[in-house]
Amino acid sequence: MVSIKDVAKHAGVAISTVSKVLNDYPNVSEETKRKVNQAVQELNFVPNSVAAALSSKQSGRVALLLGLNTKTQAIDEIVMQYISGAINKAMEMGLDVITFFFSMFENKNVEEITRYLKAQSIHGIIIYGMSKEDKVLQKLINMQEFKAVLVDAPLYNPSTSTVWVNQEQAQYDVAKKTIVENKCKKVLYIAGKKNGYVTEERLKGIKRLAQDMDLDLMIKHGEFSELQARNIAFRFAKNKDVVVCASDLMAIGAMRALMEMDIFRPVCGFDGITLMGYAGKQMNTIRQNFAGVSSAAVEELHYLMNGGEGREKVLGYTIERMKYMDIIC
Amino acid sequence: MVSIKDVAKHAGVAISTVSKVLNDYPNVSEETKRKVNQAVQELNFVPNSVAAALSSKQSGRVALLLGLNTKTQAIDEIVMQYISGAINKAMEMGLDVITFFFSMFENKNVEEITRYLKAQSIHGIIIYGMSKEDKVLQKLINMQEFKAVLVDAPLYNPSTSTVWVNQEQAQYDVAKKTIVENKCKKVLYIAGKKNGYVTEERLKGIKRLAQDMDLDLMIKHGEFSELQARNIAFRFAKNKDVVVCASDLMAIGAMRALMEMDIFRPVCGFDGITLMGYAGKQMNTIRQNFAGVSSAAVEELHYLMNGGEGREKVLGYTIERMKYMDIIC
DNA sequence: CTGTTAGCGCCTTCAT
DNA sequence: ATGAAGGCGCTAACAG
Repeated sequence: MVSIKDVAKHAGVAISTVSKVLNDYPNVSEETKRKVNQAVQELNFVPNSVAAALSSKQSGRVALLLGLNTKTQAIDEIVMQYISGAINKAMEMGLDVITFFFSMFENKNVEEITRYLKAQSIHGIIIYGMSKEDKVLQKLINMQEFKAVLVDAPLYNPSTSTVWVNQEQAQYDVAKKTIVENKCKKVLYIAGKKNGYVTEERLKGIKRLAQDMDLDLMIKHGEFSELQARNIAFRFAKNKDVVVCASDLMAIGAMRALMEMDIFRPVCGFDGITLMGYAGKQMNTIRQNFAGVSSAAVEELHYLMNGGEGREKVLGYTIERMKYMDIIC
Repeated sequence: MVSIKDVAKHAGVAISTVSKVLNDYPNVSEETKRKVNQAVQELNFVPNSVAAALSSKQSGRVALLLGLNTKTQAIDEIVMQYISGAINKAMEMGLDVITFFFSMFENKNVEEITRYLKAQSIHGIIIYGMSKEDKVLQKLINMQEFKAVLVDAPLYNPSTSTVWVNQEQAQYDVAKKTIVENKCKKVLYIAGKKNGYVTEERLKGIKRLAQDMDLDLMIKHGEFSELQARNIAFRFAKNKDVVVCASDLMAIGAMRALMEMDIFRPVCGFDGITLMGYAGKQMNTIRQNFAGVSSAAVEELHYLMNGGEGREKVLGYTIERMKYMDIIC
C-alpha cells in the first residue's frame, strides 16, 4: 500500500509537506505543490482515511441515524432515497458515512451513544425521522458533542442545523388546490403520528387553510397507517366532502374505504411516492425530493464541521397530480 | 476520551494486557481478566475501532456494495431489508459497515476500487445484486484481495462465499403448486433480466418443471419490469392457461394486463414483497427472508475474515399464498 | 503469564 | 516555506 511516506520520498519533500498540500494548508509554494500532486498522481496515492481520522480530531466521518419505520414498503422508498442521496453526496465530498438505525440505540442512554459514536471517530451526524418522543436523541442534540443536521425536525442550535421542506405551506397548498378544484367545505383531515414534528407542521397548514377558507374541519390521527386511515374514512368520510391525508399511504387507505362504501370523495395525499401509481385514483399530492433533501443535509453538515453555525434550511416542493390509473380497478 | 491506557492504569496492568483480554487472546489469567473487565466497566471504556483498524491488518471494517436498481418501490423494500439485516447483524458482531452503491464505482477500474477500499481499511465486502455483466466486480472477486460474500450470485473461491436461497428449486415449487392447483398445461413464463444469475437459476427451475410435468412452456424476458411483463402478457397470455413470473412486480404487471383483457389466468410471483397486497388478486409467491439472507451473509463474512474458506450457503424459503384483496378492484 | 517496544498512516506544533 | 518529531489509540511481536 502506497503511503504518504512514499509520496514524500517520490516528490523529494518531507511527509509533513505532503500532508499540507493534501489538506490545502497555506504556506506551501506552488512549485512544491506541483511536485507533490504529480507524485500523488504517479503513485496512485489514496490517503488512508482511517489514519487521518485517528490522527486529526476533525475528520470526515459521518453517521446516518435512521429512525424511520421500516415496515411499510411506501416508507422504504423514502428511506432508500434518503440513504442513497446522503451516501452519494458524502462520497462526492470525501466523507465516510456509517449508517445506523434508531433501534440499535434503543436501550442506550445519551452517554453510551456519545461514547460509541466517539469511539468510531464520528464527528457529524444526520438524523432522519426524529419525533418529539425521542428524548435521548434530543439530549444528544442539546449536548452539542457532535455537529448535527436534523432532517424534518425543527430543532437547531450553534452546532445543529435543520433541513426540511416547508411542511406547513405544502399541506396548505395541496389541500387548497384539491378543495378549490372540487368546491368542498367539509373536510376530513387524517393526520399523521401524534408528536411527530412533521405531523404538527402539516396540521398547522390545514388549520390555517380552514381558517382562511372558512372550512368545517374534522381532524383524526391516522398514525401514518393505511389501515387506520381506512377505518377513519369508513367512520367519518360519509358526511364530509373531501378527505385530506398527511401521507400518500393513508390516502390509499382512505380511498379504499371510499370505494368499498361506493361513494366518491376527492382525496389528497402527501409525499409523492411511487406507490401512488397503484392507488387506482387520481389525486393531488406533494412531491418531495428526498434524495435532494438528504444531499442538502450532507452539505449542511459539512458546513457545520468546518466551523459554520447551526441554522434552518428550507427546501422546495411541488404539487403533483397523480395520473389516473384505472387499469387495476 | 477514555483510552486503553486509562484502563491499563486503572487495572494496574500493561496496555498490551488490556488489549489481550479485549481481543480474547489466550494466555491471560482469569484474575487479570477480571481486573481488566472491571476497569473497563468502571471507566465505561469503548475501544476506538478506528485506531484498531489502523493498527491491525485484520480489522472489522466491512463494505456493503449495493447493485440494485433503486428505481422501483418494490425493490426498495428488498434493498432496505438487505441493508438493515446486514447492519443490525454487523453491529451485533462488532463490525463497522460502510455502504456503497455500484453507481459510485461506475467509471473506476478494479485497481482504483481496490485502492479506495484499502484506503478505508476495509477487509471484507458483501455484494448484492451482481450480474454477469459486472465484469469489474467479478475481477475484484477473482483477485481475492478482500474477503467477500456474494448474495444471490453463484461465485466462490477460497476467499469468497456465496449466500443464497435455492432459486431453482423455489421457482420449481411455486410454479408447480400453481399449475397443479389449476390443472394447467400451457405456461407463459416471464423471466427476469438476461444475464442475471438469479434469472438463470429460476429459468432452470421452470424448465425442469416443464420437463417433469410435460408442460408446454413459452419463455419471455420481462427484465423485472412491471411494464414489460404487462406487455408480454398482453401479447401472449391469451392462449396460455397460466402465467408464471420471476418476480412479484412482473406478476402485478401481468395481472393488470389480464384484467384489462378481461380474461382470467392464474398468475404466480416470486419474492413476497409487501406490494403484493396491492395487487388485487390472489396468487402464489415465494417469500424470501431478505434480512435473514443478509444477516447470514455477515456471519459468513465474519467466518471468512477469521480464516474460513469460501463456500456456498443455501438458505430456505417458503411458498406463500397472498390473500385476496378485492378491496381495490 | 505479563510488560516493553515498535509501529499502523497521518496530522500538527515547533524549530529551522 | 520546509522539515523533524511527537503523538492519535491500538495491535503484535518479542522479551522476560
